[in-house]
Amino acid sequence: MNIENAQVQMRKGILEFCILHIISRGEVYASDMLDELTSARMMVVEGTLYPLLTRLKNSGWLDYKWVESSSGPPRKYYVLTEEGKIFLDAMQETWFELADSVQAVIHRTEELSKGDTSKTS
Amino acid sequence: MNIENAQVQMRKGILEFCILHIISRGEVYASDMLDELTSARMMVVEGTLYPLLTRLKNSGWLDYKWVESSSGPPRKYYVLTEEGKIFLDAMQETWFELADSVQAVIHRTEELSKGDTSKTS
DNA sequence: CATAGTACCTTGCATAGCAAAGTACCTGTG
DNA sequence: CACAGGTACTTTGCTATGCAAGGTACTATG
Repeated sequence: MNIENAQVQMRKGILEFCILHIISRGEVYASDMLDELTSARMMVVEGTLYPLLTRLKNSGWLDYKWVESSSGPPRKYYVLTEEGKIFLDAMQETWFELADSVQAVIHRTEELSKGDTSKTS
Repeated sequence: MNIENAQVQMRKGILEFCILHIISRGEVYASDMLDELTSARMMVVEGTLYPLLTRLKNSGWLDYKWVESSSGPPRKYYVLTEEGKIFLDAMQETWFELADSVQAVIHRTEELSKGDTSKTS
């Protein structure tokens, strides 16, 4: 395992939450999501995104409709279902809790490194 | 897939970072880590922790020594290697970037839901 | 028809969380 | 010594999922 791989691992799981957020704003198709995620430095690729959208659809959190494009093949525009909105809320709460938990761990490390010199063996 | 499963997914990857943080404070053994992570609501179990510690050890970021216990079998006390400290720094930077990225996505959703009523179909 | 561009989908592999079962060490009791 | 109970570390087998790579399909242009 290397550092890059570990950094990728860290992003896993968060991705699903971000995608739901983007879809919650209104109808979007895959390329829209890729653009937004890329500009937020989340680095996603098609091979990740499409299976993920299919999973979310099969779980009942997304729905989509085909819309013809003026330049190219038709696109799948996704929207959140009512269940999906509930799910997104739960995910957002989990995110804030997780961020809190991590912050608590970081904070505790900083606290201990101030007063405690026992680890300078 | 259900909500609980998705919440678990979100925690993945972050765990490794938190464990490195805890070890960075000084010598600890597995039960210490489980206590701290549980109190930070990270919900880890042995079947996750031990293989993870072994991976980190094999990657050269941790080292350990056996210490005899006054009550029970000997314990593996882990410490960060020099490489591990560099790795932890990189992970911490990734964490802050990731938190920023997620915050940006959340923020953008909030912005768009203020001025844009097109999604109230 | 051929080519190029766009968009969606699938296959196969590697990683990693986790439940559950297993191994090993220490102490106390009889 | 035998046995039971507690603690700690390890392994197996299953499953989920990210992702590289390759595939399918539609449209426009000449």
